[in-house]
Amino acid sequence: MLAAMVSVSARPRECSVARTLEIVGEKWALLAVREVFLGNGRFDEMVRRTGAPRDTMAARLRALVGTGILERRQYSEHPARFDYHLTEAGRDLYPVILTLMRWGDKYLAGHAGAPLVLEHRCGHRLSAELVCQACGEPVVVGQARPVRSR
Amino acid sequence: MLAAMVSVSARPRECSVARTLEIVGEKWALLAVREVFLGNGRFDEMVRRTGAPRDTMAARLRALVGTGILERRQYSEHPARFDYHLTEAGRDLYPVILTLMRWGDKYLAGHAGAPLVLEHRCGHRLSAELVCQACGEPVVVGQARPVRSR
DNA sequence: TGTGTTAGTCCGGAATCTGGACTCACTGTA
DNA sequence: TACAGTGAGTCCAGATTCCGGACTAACACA
Repeated sequence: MLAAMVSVSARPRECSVARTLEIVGEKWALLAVREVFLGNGRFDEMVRRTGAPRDTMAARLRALVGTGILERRQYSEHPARFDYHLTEAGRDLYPVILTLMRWGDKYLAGHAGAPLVLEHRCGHRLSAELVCQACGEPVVVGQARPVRSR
Repeated sequence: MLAAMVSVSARPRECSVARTLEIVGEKWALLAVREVFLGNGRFDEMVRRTGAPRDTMAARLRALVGTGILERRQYSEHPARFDYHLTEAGRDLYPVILTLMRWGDKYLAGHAGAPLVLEHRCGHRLSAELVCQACGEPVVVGQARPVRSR
């Protein structure tokens, strides 16, 4: 009888972070996407450069294709061979990858420095920063508050 | 004998994305961090709002404290009670969370719209965008290329 | 014929995740 | 004094996932 009242705030939050992680949060998924960003869309190459078990990589690629993040394309007819490409949804994961990379560069790189440096087309070393699209100010914790929450 | 030559490019890439995911990529880790961002630093509340098993949440919190992302603080003496706070490294995960959220808002929200809307202090709805710190231009795939890679 | 390449599959053991019951030390209420 | 919470966990056994390595199929090249 009181279940409804008791369970107020007792159920998990509906949340875009949680939903996104359900799709790309499994082990190796984002590293597969990273490889495609770096231009390696072939199965064997992805296995080699990520270190994932072939089995797991195969499962991830199936899932990423299924959710519309990657696209599987045939690049050779006669030995039938396939590789993977980013869809628009996949390309939109770029910011996720870059922010993860930035955090790692800052906290885990050690004396050797960042393992991979990107150069922006403006000629400078790419250091990606999150800004508010409206005012252009960098987004800092505590300067944004929830308005509506379901 | 040829092992060294054969293994050229055969080993996993050194990569800040991979390193970061080793720390925050386990299931529930980023959702625990999300809760702290939203102001819920207590164990029971985190379990309720994320849906994680208590056991797993306990393990994640231990790990996040261990890697310096969260800090465990006593907030009550007599029934000894603890809650969790972000360290600087933890606060620096804000961009990661926001980009994941943005992707979910765009691709997984459906007709109901974003489950959580944030308002930036400038008064506008927060829509966070990644820009190049040097030139201020939005970062788009294909406009950055690797310079150095170990 | 024999070696190499590439995109996978198959397998059994190991590691992780899961829900649910339980604990311990209180507090606040009847 | 008894008795129902509250809050931060722990314990457990079963389910799920991950793991490395061997294997396959269909070619190309020498």
